[in-house]
Amino acid sequence: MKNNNALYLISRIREAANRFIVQELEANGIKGVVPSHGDILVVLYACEKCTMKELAQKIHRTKATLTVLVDKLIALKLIEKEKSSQDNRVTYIRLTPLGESYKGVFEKISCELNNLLFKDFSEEETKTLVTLLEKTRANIE
Amino acid sequence: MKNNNALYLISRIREAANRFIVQELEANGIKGVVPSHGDILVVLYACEKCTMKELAQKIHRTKATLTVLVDKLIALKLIEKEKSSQDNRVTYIRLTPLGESYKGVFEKISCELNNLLFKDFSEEETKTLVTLLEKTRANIE
DNA sequence: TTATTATAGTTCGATATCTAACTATTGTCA
DNA sequence: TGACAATAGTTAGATATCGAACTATAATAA
Repeated sequence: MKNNNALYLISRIREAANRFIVQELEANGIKGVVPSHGDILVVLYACEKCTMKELAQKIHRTKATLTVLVDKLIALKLIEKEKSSQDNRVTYIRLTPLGESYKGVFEKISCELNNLLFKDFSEEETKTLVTLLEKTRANIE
Repeated sequence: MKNNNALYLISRIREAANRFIVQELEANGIKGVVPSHGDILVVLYACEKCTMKELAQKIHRTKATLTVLVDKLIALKLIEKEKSSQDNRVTYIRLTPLGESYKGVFEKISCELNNLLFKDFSEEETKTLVTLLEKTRANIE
């Protein structure tokens, strides 16, 4: 049961998926955005208004990393900051209209990626894969 | 069939596995080594003598990245460079005795990681997971 | 034989990422 | 109320990573 290469495959899949995302974003005229930025935008498509801390947790990055990523997205005019009026320590992040306008593109790319990854999978196989990955994750996290 | 979270799980598993590796290396007295360095050493445990180009391909990193990683491992006295006598463009990388001495530790950690990831998996489940991951990889790479 | 092309590796500049240290604000409790 | 602890976010320094440009060497072709 030892020495299978599942983890190797997992690394390769993840990297190829990231390449796919970057490539498709560029093909849709979105330059300079990497998957981590996409993660932020996707959170905001579901959440509207989010503190730095919440955002960091949701994309599984540290606050320090998030500061850099957010600065980049602000420079790209896709999101903006807003100080909380209740608590002066807190900063909210929200989409700009430009950021919102890309929602459809992100959904499309996400959908295409899934279609590609599992294109020849039966319902059953997809479900099995997800179940086994969940089990794996529970073992290590 | 859409919108499953397999890719999300894959990212989480990979990151947790990397954390595990770094943590175990430290617990075994190997500091400052990250998984990419480990990949290089593991290649050399199987290969003895390897050019920069071959190494880069085997660990799926660019030559530019490999240059940095190799410099680090040389600083740690785990590997060394050697100019080819046939072709002056070529540099061989090989383990130092210190690097060789860690072979057992790397094997142990790799084994422990697999045992942890798939600890409650049946033979059958492990095989299924690997098969489905291979299929996924073939779809995207 | 010389000019062109190909190949191996490094350097440079940019960026994502982290930890640790820091600032500023808020909360707690004696 | 005032000191200390907790929390939110940023900054600094380090490192992995990449693409592009570069250097040096080897191979090929005219």
